Amino acid sequence: METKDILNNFFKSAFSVDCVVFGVDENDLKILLINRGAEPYKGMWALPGDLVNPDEDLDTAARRVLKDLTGVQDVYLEQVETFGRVDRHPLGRVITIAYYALVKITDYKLDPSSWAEDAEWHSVEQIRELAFDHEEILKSCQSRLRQKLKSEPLAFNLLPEKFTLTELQSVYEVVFGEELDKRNFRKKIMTMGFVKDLNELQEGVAHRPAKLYGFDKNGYETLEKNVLF
Amino acid sequence: METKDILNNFFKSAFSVDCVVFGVDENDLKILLINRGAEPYKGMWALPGDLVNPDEDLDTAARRVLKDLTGVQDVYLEQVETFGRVDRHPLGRVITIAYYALVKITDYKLDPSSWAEDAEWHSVEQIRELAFDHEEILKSCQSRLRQKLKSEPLAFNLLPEKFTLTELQSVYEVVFGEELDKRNFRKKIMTMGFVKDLNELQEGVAHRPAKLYGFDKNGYETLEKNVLF
DNA sequence: GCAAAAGTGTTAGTCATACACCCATGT
DNA sequence: ACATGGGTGTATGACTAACACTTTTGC
Repeated sequence: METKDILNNFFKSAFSVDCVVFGVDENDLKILLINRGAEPYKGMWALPGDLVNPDEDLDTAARRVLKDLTGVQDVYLEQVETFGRVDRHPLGRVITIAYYALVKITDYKLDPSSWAEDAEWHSVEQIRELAFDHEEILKSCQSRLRQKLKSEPLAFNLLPEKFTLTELQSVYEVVFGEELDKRNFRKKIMTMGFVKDLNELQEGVAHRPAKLYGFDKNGYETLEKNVLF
Repeated sequence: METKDILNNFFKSAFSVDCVVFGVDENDLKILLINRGAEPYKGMWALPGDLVNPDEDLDTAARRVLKDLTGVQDVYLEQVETFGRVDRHPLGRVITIAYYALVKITDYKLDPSSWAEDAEWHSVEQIRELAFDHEEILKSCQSRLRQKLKSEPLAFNLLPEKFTLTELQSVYEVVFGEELDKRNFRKKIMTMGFVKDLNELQEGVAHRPAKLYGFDKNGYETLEKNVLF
């Protein structure tokens, strides 16, 4: 669709969704960015996003964007904040509803065909300038993720089905940006009861293999909210 | 403006803001509702809200709504969530950005001329049916208020400039919906350091007068976030 | 003097923190 | 045998929770 058509179809006012897709890779918090192929902000990195269709719910639009622009499906998705500065979009009045998604980066990292060609993982640490007000959106989503991770066991959405406790710890460290004590971390996780020992071991590592754990949904249901980390 | 004009001017799509205005009155959490004078949902109670003008920021629109519909000004205001179900508005596609505001109910309660005539305080407990999806919006805002009050000293926005510790405690009890221990509450408040003793006493009460306290901004700035209650 | 709310400390239990060494595997 | 990360327990201090009586005022 041409810019002019977009203007005719959607403006005076329109709304879009933008998604911050988080993945944890080793010791890095990363997000998916799209290299913009069209004006405005052509050539700059931007969050995956699109205008919401008139007959489309907001969450549905966010999932469509994820699927179409990044190939990401069936992920944890949460609405965060709506950005509506009058001048935030150079072509007219567009407010945007920001979402963040949590993906198992291992599912996507090794198979480039699984997502759109111009989507790329970037370390949050190293991101400097983004299109529109997307830096602000990123900050907001990052802050919300931190907050949520303190009160709900979302870390599983960032890990493969089977994971080691060290990997789990690393998720928390990367998101909070601080190191945690290994023994204390394990004690805490064990008392919370939302991981289960799978009685399996890592294979092919050049050191003592770690036990593998899975997410225990039952343990989760019975959790007291709001006091994990 | 006639409904037909609204349709022509704003639709295909439009966005509105809706405000949950909280006040604490004795032992009740209340909000301001407007009795709708026009279709749709004529005669039902609704949150104060309005369409956002094309040249208006979202927060600005929310403050305008507060001022025009309820007379409320200079209050704490926070964006919460955006509701966008395709069929949420009977006249077309309208998404709404929900805000909550905290007001000192004593400033407004006793002077009916200070707010719009069809605005009325209702106990949250007793609210049954609201226009549109406003019940859902209320739930969301209430939950956000609870969460925020646990990590930031917002209670002052619900109290007069000078307040007693019992009044402060009552704010927390009303918002959390549970009773708190008086001695433990006072200990906690005192260690947090965001109230200051004004060296004044209550007057005209039929019992031992309580000391009056005020909000100490300096104490607040230096507070560690995220672990108050 | 009675009613009503204000104000005040101690104790026991739980939770958070700090910290160092041996173990199992691959090369 | 060595390098690498896996796995484990204890002691101390901090915080939380439970609990009851005396004080000051108005009537």
